Amino acid sequence: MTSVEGHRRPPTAQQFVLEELRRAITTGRLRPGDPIRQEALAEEFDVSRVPLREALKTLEGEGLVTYKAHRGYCVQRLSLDDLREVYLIRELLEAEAVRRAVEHLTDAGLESAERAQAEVERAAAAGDVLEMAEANRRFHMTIFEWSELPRLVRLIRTLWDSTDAYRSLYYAEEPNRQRVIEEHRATLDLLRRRDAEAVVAVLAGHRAHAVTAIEARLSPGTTD
Amino acid sequence: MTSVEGHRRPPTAQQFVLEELRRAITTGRLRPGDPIRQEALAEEFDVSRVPLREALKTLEGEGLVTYKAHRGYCVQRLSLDDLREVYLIRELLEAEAVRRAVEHLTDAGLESAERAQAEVERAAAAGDVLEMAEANRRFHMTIFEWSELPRLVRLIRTLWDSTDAYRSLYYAEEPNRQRVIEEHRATLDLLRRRDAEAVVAVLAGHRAHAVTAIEARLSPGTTD
DNA sequence: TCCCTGTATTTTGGATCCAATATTGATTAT
DNA sequence: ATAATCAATATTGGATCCAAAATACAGGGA
Repeated sequence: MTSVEGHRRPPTAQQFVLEELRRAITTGRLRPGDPIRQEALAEEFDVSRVPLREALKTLEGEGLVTYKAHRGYCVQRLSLDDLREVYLIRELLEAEAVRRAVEHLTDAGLESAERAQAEVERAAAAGDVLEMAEANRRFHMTIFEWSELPRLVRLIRTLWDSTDAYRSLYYAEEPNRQRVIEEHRATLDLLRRRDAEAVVAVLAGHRAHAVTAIEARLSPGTTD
Repeated sequence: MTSVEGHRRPPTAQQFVLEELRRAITTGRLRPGDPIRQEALAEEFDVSRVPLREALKTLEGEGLVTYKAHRGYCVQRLSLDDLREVYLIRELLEAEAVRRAVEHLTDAGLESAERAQAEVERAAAAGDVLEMAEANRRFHMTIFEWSELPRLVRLIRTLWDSTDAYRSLYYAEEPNRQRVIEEHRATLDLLRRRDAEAVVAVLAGHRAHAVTAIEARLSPGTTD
Protein backbone atom coordinates (compact mmCIF):
# COMPACT_ATOMS: atom_id res chain seq x y z
CA MET A 1 0.00 0.00 0.00
CA THR A 2 2.99 2.29 0.19
CA SER A 3 2.71 5.09 -2.29
CA VAL A 4 5.74 4.56 -4.47
CA GLU A 5 6.18 8.15 -5.54
CA GLY A 6 9.20 8.93 -3.42
CA HIS A 7 11.73 7.52 -5.85
CA ARG A 8 14.89 9.42 -6.54
CA ARG A 9 15.57 7.39 -9.64
CA PRO A 10 13.44 8.12 -12.67
CA PRO A 11 12.27 4.88 -14.22
CA THR A 12 12.93 5.84 -17.82
CA ALA A 13 15.69 7.72 -19.59
CA GLN A 14 13.13 10.10 -20.97
CA GLN A 15 12.02 11.19 -17.50
CA PHE A 16 15.60 11.37 -16.33
CA VAL A 17 16.51 13.65 -19.19
CA LEU A 18 13.41 15.73 -18.56
CA GLU A 19 14.48 16.29 -14.96
CA GLU A 20 18.03 17.08 -15.97
CA LEU A 21 16.92 19.50 -18.66
CA ARG A 22 14.69 21.31 -16.20
CA ARG A 23 17.56 21.53 -13.77
CA ALA A 24 19.94 22.74 -16.48
CA ILE A 25 17.52 25.47 -17.49
CA THR A 26 16.66 26.30 -13.90
CA THR A 27 20.25 26.66 -12.79
CA GLY A 28 21.10 28.68 -15.84
CA ARG A 29 23.53 26.18 -17.30
CA LEU A 30 21.40 26.32 -20.44
CA ARG A 31 20.88 29.99 -20.91
CA PRO A 32 17.75 31.54 -22.43
CA GLY A 33 18.07 32.06 -26.13
CA ASP A 34 20.70 29.38 -26.49
CA PRO A 35 20.04 26.81 -29.18
CA ILE A 36 19.92 23.28 -27.90
CA ARG A 37 22.46 21.00 -29.50
CA GLN A 38 20.88 17.61 -29.29
CA GLU A 39 23.93 15.50 -29.95
CA ALA A 40 26.09 17.23 -27.36
CA LEU A 41 23.37 17.12 -24.72
CA ALA A 42 22.55 13.50 -25.45
CA GLU A 43 26.18 12.57 -25.01
CA GLU A 44 26.42 14.54 -21.79
CA PHE A 45 23.40 12.76 -20.32
CA ASP A 46 24.61 9.49 -21.80
CA VAL A 47 21.41 8.77 -23.67
CA SER A 48 20.50 8.76 -27.33
CA ARG A 49 18.78 11.66 -29.03
CA VAL A 50 15.40 9.88 -29.06
CA PRO A 51 14.44 10.27 -25.38
CA LEU A 52 16.06 13.69 -25.41
CA ARG A 53 13.80 14.82 -28.23
CA GLU A 54 10.71 13.48 -26.49
CA ALA A 55 11.64 15.32 -23.33
CA LEU A 56 12.10 18.47 -25.39
CA LYS A 57 8.64 18.02 -26.84
CA THR A 58 7.28 17.95 -23.30
CA LEU A 59 9.17 21.10 -22.43
CA GLU A 60 7.88 22.73 -25.59
CA GLY A 61 4.36 22.01 -24.42
CA GLU A 62 5.18 23.66 -21.12
CA GLY A 63 6.63 26.68 -22.85
CA LEU A 64 10.13 26.26 -21.48
CA VAL A 65 11.65 25.82 -24.91
CA THR A 66 10.62 26.88 -28.38
CA TYR A 67 10.78 24.79 -31.48
CA LYS A 68 11.03 25.41 -35.21
CA ALA A 69 11.05 22.65 -37.76
CA HIS A 70 14.54 21.84 -39.01
CA ARG A 71 16.02 24.46 -36.74
CA GLY A 72 15.57 22.69 -33.45
CA TYR A 73 14.90 23.88 -29.95
CA CYS A 74 15.83 27.04 -28.10
CA VAL A 75 15.66 27.76 -24.40
CA GLN A 76 12.75 30.13 -24.02
CA ARG A 77 13.58 33.58 -22.86
CA LEU A 78 11.86 34.05 -19.53
CA SER A 79 11.76 37.80 -19.30
CA LEU A 80 10.31 39.58 -16.33
CA ASP A 81 7.28 40.24 -18.49
CA ASP A 82 6.91 36.50 -18.96
CA LEU A 83 7.22 35.98 -15.23
CA ARG A 84 4.55 38.57 -14.52
CA GLU A 85 2.32 36.99 -17.11
CA VAL A 86 2.65 33.53 -15.61
CA TYR A 87 1.89 34.91 -12.18
CA LEU A 88 -1.13 36.75 -13.54
CA ILE A 89 -2.47 33.55 -15.05
CA ARG A 90 -1.79 31.70 -11.81
CA GLU A 91 -3.74 34.38 -9.99
CA LEU A 92 -6.78 33.71 -12.16
CA LEU A 93 -6.56 29.93 -11.93
CA GLU A 94 -5.47 29.46 -8.35
CA ALA A 95 -8.14 31.79 -7.02
CA GLU A 96 -10.81 29.63 -8.61
CA ALA A 97 -9.09 26.45 -7.46
CA VAL A 98 -9.05 27.65 -3.87
CA ARG A 99 -12.71 28.68 -3.96
CA ARG A 100 -13.70 25.27 -5.23
CA ALA A 101 -11.30 23.58 -2.83
CA VAL A 102 -12.92 25.13 0.20
CA GLU A 103 -16.30 23.87 -0.99
CA HIS A 104 -15.01 20.30 -0.85
CA LEU A 105 -12.85 20.70 2.20
CA THR A 106 -12.86 17.78 4.63
CA ASP A 107 -11.10 17.09 7.90
CA ALA A 108 -9.03 14.40 6.26
CA GLY A 109 -7.99 16.88 3.61
CA LEU A 110 -6.98 19.41 6.21
CA GLU A 111 -4.86 16.79 7.92
CA SER A 112 -2.99 15.96 4.72
CA ALA A 113 -2.27 19.66 4.21
CA GLU A 114 -1.00 19.87 7.77
CA ARG A 115 1.28 16.91 7.15
CA ALA A 116 2.62 18.63 4.02
CA GLN A 117 3.24 21.76 6.02
CA ALA A 118 5.09 19.70 8.64
CA GLU A 119 7.37 18.47 5.89
CA VAL A 120 7.97 22.02 4.75
CA GLU A 121 8.98 23.08 8.24
CA ARG A 122 11.13 20.02 8.76
CA ALA A 123 13.00 20.71 5.51
CA ALA A 124 13.36 24.35 6.46
CA ALA A 125 14.78 23.42 9.85
CA ALA A 126 17.21 21.03 8.19
CA GLY A 127 18.31 23.74 5.81
CA ASP A 128 17.38 21.62 2.81
CA VAL A 129 16.21 24.30 0.40
CA LEU A 130 15.50 21.95 -2.46
CA GLU A 131 13.37 19.64 -0.34
CA MET A 132 11.59 22.62 1.12
CA ALA A 133 10.67 23.86 -2.33
CA GLU A 134 9.29 20.44 -3.21
CA ALA A 135 7.33 20.17 0.01
CA ASN A 136 5.97 23.65 -0.53
CA ARG A 137 4.78 22.55 -3.91
CA ARG A 138 3.08 19.49 -2.42
CA PHE A 139 1.40 21.69 0.16
CA HIS A 140 -0.19 23.92 -2.45
CA MET A 141 -1.06 21.15 -4.87
CA THR A 142 -2.74 19.24 -2.08
CA ILE A 143 -5.04 22.18 -1.52
CA PHE A 144 -5.67 22.78 -5.20
CA GLU A 145 -6.60 19.15 -5.70
CA TRP A 146 -9.52 19.46 -3.32
CA SER A 147 -11.14 21.52 -6.04
CA GLU A 148 -11.81 18.26 -7.87
CA LEU A 149 -10.93 20.02 -11.11
CA PRO A 150 -8.06 17.86 -12.39
CA ARG A 151 -7.43 19.86 -15.55
CA LEU A 152 -7.26 23.08 -13.64
CA VAL A 153 -4.74 21.55 -11.25
CA ARG A 154 -2.75 20.24 -14.17
CA LEU A 155 -2.55 23.68 -15.71
CA ILE A 156 -1.46 25.23 -12.45
CA ARG A 157 1.19 22.55 -12.05
CA THR A 158 2.53 23.30 -15.52
CA LEU A 159 2.69 27.00 -14.73
CA TRP A 160 4.68 26.27 -11.60
CA ASP A 161 7.06 24.14 -13.64
CA SER A 162 7.64 26.90 -16.12
CA THR A 163 8.93 29.27 -13.46
CA ASP A 164 11.04 26.86 -11.48
CA ALA A 165 14.11 28.85 -12.37
CA TYR A 166 12.80 31.95 -10.66
CA ARG A 167 11.34 30.10 -7.72
CA SER A 168 14.75 28.76 -6.76
CA LEU A 169 15.97 32.34 -6.79
CA TYR A 170 13.25 33.24 -4.33
CA TYR A 171 13.91 30.31 -2.06
CA ALA A 172 17.58 31.04 -1.95
CA GLU A 173 16.95 33.80 0.59
CA GLU A 174 16.25 32.93 4.21
CA PRO A 175 13.70 35.71 4.91
CA ASN A 176 11.64 34.53 1.98
CA ARG A 177 11.65 30.99 3.30
CA GLN A 178 10.50 32.20 6.69
CA ARG A 179 7.77 34.23 5.05
CA VAL A 180 6.54 31.17 3.18
CA ILE A 181 6.21 29.20 6.38
CA GLU A 182 4.18 31.92 8.02
CA GLU A 183 1.95 32.25 4.98
CA HIS A 184 1.33 28.51 5.09
CA ARG A 185 0.32 28.67 8.74
CA ALA A 186 -2.03 31.53 8.02
CA THR A 187 -3.44 29.60 5.07
CA LEU A 188 -4.11 26.54 7.20
CA ASP A 189 -5.80 28.69 9.79
CA LEU A 190 -8.05 30.34 7.23
CA LEU A 191 -8.84 26.99 5.66
CA ARG A 192 -10.08 25.71 9.01
CA ARG A 193 -12.51 28.62 9.03
CA ARG A 194 -13.50 27.90 5.41
CA ASP A 195 -12.61 31.47 4.49
CA ALA A 196 -11.82 31.04 0.80
CA GLU A 197 -11.49 34.72 -0.03
CA ALA A 198 -8.97 35.25 2.73
CA VAL A 199 -6.88 32.36 1.42
CA VAL A 200 -7.07 33.82 -2.06
CA ALA A 201 -5.83 37.09 -0.63
CA VAL A 202 -2.90 35.40 1.11
CA LEU A 203 -1.88 33.65 -2.09
CA ALA A 204 -2.20 36.86 -4.06
CA GLY A 205 -0.05 38.61 -1.50
CA HIS A 206 2.53 35.88 -1.74
CA ARG A 207 2.71 36.06 -5.52
CA ALA A 208 3.00 39.83 -5.44
CA HIS A 209 5.83 39.61 -2.95
CA ALA A 210 7.57 36.90 -4.94
CA VAL A 211 7.43 38.91 -8.15
CA THR A 212 8.76 41.98 -6.39
CA ALA A 213 11.55 40.03 -4.73
CA ILE A 214 12.59 38.40 -7.97
CA GLU A 215 12.47 41.68 -9.86
CA ALA A 216 14.72 43.19 -7.23
CA ARG A 217 17.23 40.37 -7.56
CA LEU A 218 17.26 40.55 -11.33
CA SER A 219 17.56 44.31 -11.78
CA PRO A 220 19.99 45.32 -9.05
CA GLY A 221 20.19 48.89 -10.25
CA THR A 222 16.66 49.85 -9.38
CA THR A 223 16.48 48.90 -5.73
CA ASP A 224 15.05 51.63 -3.56
CA MET B 1 12.04 34.79 -55.83
CA THR B 2 11.95 35.27 -52.11
CA SER B 3 8.32 35.76 -51.22
CA VAL B 4 7.38 38.01 -48.37
CA GLU B 5 5.37 35.27 -46.78
CA GLY B 6 7.18 32.40 -45.19
CA HIS B 7 7.97 29.93 -47.94
CA ARG B 8 5.59 27.04 -47.72
CA ARG B 9 7.58 24.02 -46.74
CA PRO B 10 6.48 20.45 -47.05
CA PRO B 11 5.19 19.63 -43.59
CA THR B 12 7.26 17.24 -41.57
CA ALA B 13 5.90 13.79 -40.90
CA GLN B 14 5.58 14.77 -37.27
CA GLN B 15 3.27 17.69 -38.06
CA PHE B 16 1.31 15.58 -40.49
CA VAL B 17 0.79 12.87 -37.90
CA LEU B 18 -0.15 15.47 -35.30
CA GLU B 19 -2.91 16.79 -37.54
CA GLU B 20 -4.13 13.31 -38.40
CA LEU B 21 -4.17 12.26 -34.77
CA ARG B 22 -6.18 15.32 -33.81
CA ARG B 23 -8.63 14.58 -36.58
CA ALA B 24 -8.86 10.93 -35.60
CA ILE B 25 -9.61 11.86 -32.01
CA THR B 26 -12.06 14.66 -32.76
CA THR B 27 -13.98 12.63 -35.31
CA GLY B 28 -14.20 9.77 -32.87
CA ARG B 29 -12.24 7.29 -34.97
CA LEU B 30 -9.96 6.93 -31.97
CA ARG B 31 -12.37 6.59 -29.13
CA PRO B 32 -11.78 7.91 -25.62
CA GLY B 33 -10.26 5.32 -23.36
CA ASP B 34 -8.80 3.36 -26.22
CA PRO B 35 -5.14 2.51 -25.90
CA ILE B 36 -3.03 3.80 -28.79
CA ARG B 37 -1.19 1.06 -30.62
CA GLN B 38 1.83 2.80 -32.00
CA GLU B 39 2.84 0.25 -34.58
CA ALA B 40 -0.60 -0.02 -36.14
CA LEU B 41 -1.08 3.73 -36.26
CA ALA B 42 2.39 4.32 -37.64
CA GLU B 43 1.72 1.85 -40.43
CA GLU B 44 -1.66 3.43 -41.17
CA PHE B 45 -0.08 6.88 -41.49
CA ASP B 46 2.88 5.38 -43.33
CA VAL B 47 5.47 6.79 -40.98
CA SER B 48 7.76 5.25 -38.41
CA ARG B 49 6.98 5.25 -34.72
CA VAL B 50 9.45 8.06 -33.98
CA PRO B 51 7.47 11.03 -35.34
CA LEU B 52 4.30 9.40 -34.06
CA ARG B 53 5.67 9.31 -30.55
CA GLU B 54 6.75 12.94 -30.69
CA ALA B 55 3.30 13.94 -31.87
CA LEU B 56 1.82 11.96 -29.00
CA LYS B 57 4.05 13.83 -26.57
CA THR B 58 2.63 17.06 -27.90
CA LEU B 59 -0.91 15.78 -27.49
CA GLU B 60 -0.07 14.66 -23.98
CA GLY B 61 0.97 18.20 -23.19
CA GLU B 62 -2.36 19.40 -24.51
CA GLY B 63 -4.24 16.86 -22.44
CA LEU B 64 -5.78 15.03 -25.37
CA VAL B 65 -4.02 11.80 -24.48
CA THR B 66 -2.63 10.37 -21.29
CA TYR B 67 0.63 8.55 -20.91
CA LYS B 68 2.09 6.00 -18.54
CA ALA B 69 5.62 4.73 -18.76
CA HIS B 70 5.85 1.33 -20.43
CA ARG B 71 2.11 1.29 -20.92
CA GLY B 72 1.82 3.84 -23.66
CA TYR B 73 -0.79 6.39 -24.55
CA CYS B 74 -4.56 6.43 -24.16
CA VAL B 75 -7.09 8.75 -25.72
CA GLN B 76 -8.23 10.98 -22.91
CA ARG B 77 -11.81 10.58 -21.83
CA LEU B 78 -13.63 13.84 -22.44
CA SER B 79 -16.61 13.49 -20.19
CA LEU B 80 -19.19 16.20 -19.82
CA ASP B 81 -17.50 17.07 -16.55
CA ASP B 82 -14.26 17.58 -18.47
CA LEU B 83 -16.06 19.74 -20.97
CA ARG B 84 -17.56 21.88 -18.23
CA GLU B 85 -14.17 22.18 -16.59
CA VAL B 86 -12.48 23.32 -19.78
CA TYR B 87 -15.19 25.89 -20.33
CA LEU B 88 -14.83 27.09 -16.76
CA ILE B 89 -11.10 27.58 -17.24
CA ARG B 90 -11.72 29.33 -20.52
CA GLU B 91 -14.12 31.63 -18.72
CA LEU B 92 -11.39 32.67 -16.31
CA LEU B 93 -8.72 33.14 -18.93
CA GLU B 94 -10.72 34.64 -21.77
CA ALA B 95 -12.34 37.21 -19.52
CA GLU B 96 -8.93 38.52 -18.54
CA ALA B 97 -7.71 38.34 -22.14
CA VAL B 98 -10.65 40.43 -23.33
CA ARG B 99 -10.16 43.03 -20.61
CA ARG B 100 -6.53 43.43 -21.54
CA ALA B 101 -7.36 43.33 -25.23
CA VAL B 102 -9.70 46.28 -24.97
CA GLU B 103 -6.95 48.26 -23.28
CA HIS B 104 -4.74 47.83 -26.34
CA LEU B 105 -7.47 48.07 -28.93
CA THR B 106 -6.60 49.99 -32.11
CA ASP B 107 -8.49 50.79 -35.28
CA ALA B 108 -6.21 48.53 -37.26
CA GLY B 109 -6.97 45.76 -34.81
CA LEU B 110 -10.67 46.30 -35.16
CA GLU B 111 -10.36 46.08 -38.92
CA SER B 112 -8.57 42.75 -38.74
CA ALA B 113 -11.33 41.41 -36.52
CA GLU B 114 -13.91 42.65 -38.99
CA ARG B 115 -12.07 40.89 -41.80
CA ALA B 116 -12.08 37.69 -39.77
CA GLN B 117 -15.80 38.07 -39.20
CA ALA B 118 -16.31 38.59 -42.94
CA GLU B 119 -14.61 35.27 -43.52
CA VAL B 120 -16.87 33.63 -40.97
CA GLU B 121 -19.97 34.92 -42.70
CA ARG B 122 -18.65 34.00 -46.13
CA ALA B 123 -17.99 30.43 -44.97
CA ALA B 124 -21.41 30.28 -43.36
CA ALA B 125 -23.08 31.48 -46.55
CA ALA B 126 -21.14 28.88 -48.52
CA GLY B 127 -22.25 26.20 -46.11
CA ASP B 128 -18.65 25.27 -45.35
CA VAL B 129 -18.96 24.29 -41.70
CA LEU B 130 -15.33 23.32 -41.27
CA GLU B 131 -14.05 26.59 -42.72
CA MET B 132 -16.52 28.48 -40.61
CA ALA B 133 -15.21 26.85 -37.46
CA GLU B 134 -11.66 27.78 -38.40
CA ALA B 135 -12.61 31.36 -39.24
CA ASN B 136 -14.47 31.60 -35.97
CA ARG B 137 -11.36 30.54 -34.20
CA ARG B 138 -9.30 33.16 -36.01
CA PHE B 139 -11.84 35.78 -35.07
CA HIS B 140 -11.55 35.06 -31.37
CA MET B 141 -7.80 34.55 -31.35
CA THR B 142 -7.34 37.85 -33.16
CA ILE B 143 -9.12 39.57 -30.31
CA PHE B 144 -7.31 37.65 -27.59
CA GLU B 145 -3.96 38.50 -29.12
CA TRP B 146 -4.54 42.19 -28.58
CA SER B 147 -4.05 41.44 -24.90
CA GLU B 148 -0.31 41.22 -25.63
CA LEU B 149 -0.16 38.28 -23.25
CA PRO B 150 1.25 35.57 -25.52
CA ARG B 151 1.28 32.83 -22.91
CA LEU B 152 -2.29 33.48 -21.97
CA VAL B 153 -3.30 33.27 -25.62
CA ARG B 154 -1.32 30.07 -26.01
CA LEU B 155 -3.17 28.50 -23.10
CA ILE B 156 -6.54 29.52 -24.48
CA ARG B 157 -5.60 28.11 -27.87
CA THR B 158 -4.68 24.80 -26.25
CA LEU B 159 -7.99 24.70 -24.41
CA TRP B 160 -9.83 25.25 -27.67
CA ASP B 161 -7.86 22.41 -29.23
CA SER B 162 -8.79 20.05 -26.47
CA THR B 163 -12.52 20.45 -27.11
CA ASP B 164 -12.48 20.39 -30.89
CA ALA B 165 -14.52 17.23 -30.87
CA TYR B 166 -17.40 18.87 -29.05
CA ARG B 167 -17.15 22.11 -30.98
CA SER B 168 -17.80 20.31 -34.24
CA LEU B 169 -20.93 18.90 -32.62
CA TYR B 170 -22.08 22.41 -31.84
CA TYR B 171 -21.34 23.73 -35.29
CA ALA B 172 -23.21 20.91 -36.93
CA GLU B 173 -26.51 22.64 -36.18
CA GLU B 174 -27.64 25.58 -38.27
CA PRO B 175 -29.28 27.61 -35.47
CA ASN B 176 -26.04 27.48 -33.52
CA ARG B 177 -24.10 28.77 -36.50
CA GLN B 178 -26.53 31.63 -36.92
CA ARG B 179 -26.24 32.42 -33.25
CA VAL B 180 -22.45 32.56 -33.49
CA ILE B 181 -22.64 35.09 -36.29
CA GLU B 182 -24.94 37.32 -34.31
CA GLU B 183 -22.74 37.06 -31.26
CA HIS B 184 -19.77 38.09 -33.34
CA ARG B 185 -21.58 41.14 -34.65
CA ALA B 186 -22.55 42.11 -31.12
CA THR B 187 -18.98 41.57 -30.00
CA LEU B 188 -17.61 43.82 -32.73
CA ASP B 189 -20.12 46.47 -31.81
CA LEU B 190 -19.19 46.36 -28.15
CA LEU B 191 -15.50 46.39 -28.99
CA ARG B 192 -15.99 49.62 -30.93
CA ARG B 193 -17.39 51.11 -27.75
CA ARG B 194 -14.52 49.67 -25.70
CA ASP B 195 -17.02 47.95 -23.43
CA ALA B 196 -14.90 45.07 -22.15
CA GLU B 197 -17.35 43.82 -19.54
CA ALA B 198 -20.14 43.57 -22.09
CA VAL B 199 -17.91 41.53 -24.37
CA VAL B 200 -17.02 39.28 -21.46
CA ALA B 201 -20.72 38.81 -20.85
CA VAL B 202 -21.37 37.90 -24.48
CA LEU B 203 -18.60 35.32 -24.44
CA ALA B 204 -19.85 33.91 -21.16
CA GLY B 205 -23.33 33.65 -22.62
CA HIS B 206 -21.96 31.89 -25.64
CA ARG B 207 -20.07 29.34 -23.60
CA ALA B 208 -23.07 28.67 -21.41
CA HIS B 209 -25.22 28.11 -24.45
CA ALA B 210 -22.62 25.89 -26.07
CA VAL B 211 -22.33 23.70 -22.98
CA THR B 212 -26.10 23.41 -22.72
CA ALA B 213 -26.47 22.58 -26.40
CA ILE B 214 -23.76 19.95 -26.27
CA GLU B 215 -25.17 18.43 -23.12
CA ALA B 216 -28.56 18.20 -24.82
CA ARG B 217 -27.05 16.44 -27.81
CA LEU B 218 -25.15 13.98 -25.65
CA SER B 219 -27.94 13.07 -23.25
CA PRO B 220 -30.62 12.00 -25.71
CA GLY B 221 -33.17 11.40 -23.00
CA THR B 222 -34.34 14.99 -22.88
CA THR B 223 -34.77 15.81 -26.56
CA ASP B 224 -37.13 14.69 -29.31
C1' DT C 1 -12.22 -24.30 -8.66
C1' DC C 2 -9.07 -20.87 -7.70
C1' DC C 3 -4.69 -18.92 -7.35
C1' DC C 4 0.01 -18.78 -8.04
C1' DT C 5 3.94 -19.08 -11.14
C1' DG C 6 6.80 -19.29 -15.01
C1' DT C 7 6.97 -18.64 -19.92
C1' DA C 8 5.67 -16.73 -24.48
C1' DT C 9 3.99 -12.83 -26.86
C1' DT C 10 2.99 -8.19 -27.42
C1' DT C 11 4.11 -3.46 -26.82
C1' DT C 12 6.84 0.21 -25.58
C1' DG C 13 11.69 2.43 -24.71
C1' DG C 14 16.07 3.43 -26.65
C1' DA C 15 20.22 3.24 -29.86
C1' DT C 16 22.13 3.55 -34.26
C1' DC C 17 22.09 4.59 -38.94
C1' DC C 18 20.71 7.22 -42.97
C1' DA C 19 18.24 11.13 -45.29
C1' DA C 20 16.75 15.88 -45.58
C1' DT C 21 17.45 20.53 -44.43
C1' DA C 22 19.85 24.47 -42.71
C1' DT C 23 24.11 26.83 -42.01
C1' DT C 24 28.72 28.04 -43.09
C1' DG C 25 32.47 29.10 -45.97
C1' DA C 26 34.78 29.55 -50.25
C1' DT C 27 34.66 31.09 -55.06
C1' DT C 28 33.50 33.90 -58.87
C1' DA C 29 31.51 37.61 -61.34
C1' DT C 30 30.20 42.41 -61.32
C1' DA D 1 35.26 45.13 -52.29
C1' DT D 2 30.65 43.28 -52.43
C1' DA D 3 27.12 40.34 -53.58
C1' DA D 4 25.47 36.13 -55.43
C1' DT D 5 26.23 31.19 -56.04
C1' DC D 6 27.55 26.76 -55.05
C1' DA D 7 30.02 23.28 -52.41
C1' DA D 8 31.15 21.49 -47.67
C1' DT D 9 29.65 20.82 -43.06
C1' DA D 10 26.74 20.69 -39.16
C1' DT D 11 22.26 19.66 -37.34
C1' DT D 12 17.82 17.99 -37.31
C1' DG D 13 14.07 14.50 -39.07
C1' DG D 14 13.00 9.78 -39.71
C1' DA D 15 13.55 4.61 -40.24
C1' DT D 16 15.14 0.38 -38.60
C1' DC D 17 16.84 -2.62 -35.23
C1' DC D 18 17.38 -4.30 -30.57
C1' DA D 19 16.39 -4.28 -25.43
C1' DA D 20 13.27 -3.91 -21.58
C1' DA D 21 8.94 -4.07 -19.64
C1' DA D 22 4.20 -5.36 -19.40
C1' DT D 23 0.52 -8.35 -20.69
C1' DA D 24 -1.47 -12.83 -21.84
C1' DC D 25 -1.48 -17.48 -21.33
C1' DA D 26 -0.58 -22.12 -20.02
C1' DG D 27 0.41 -25.35 -16.48
C1' DG D 28 0.75 -26.97 -11.83
C1' DG D 29 -0.29 -26.88 -7.03
C1' DA D 30 -3.37 -26.09 -2.93
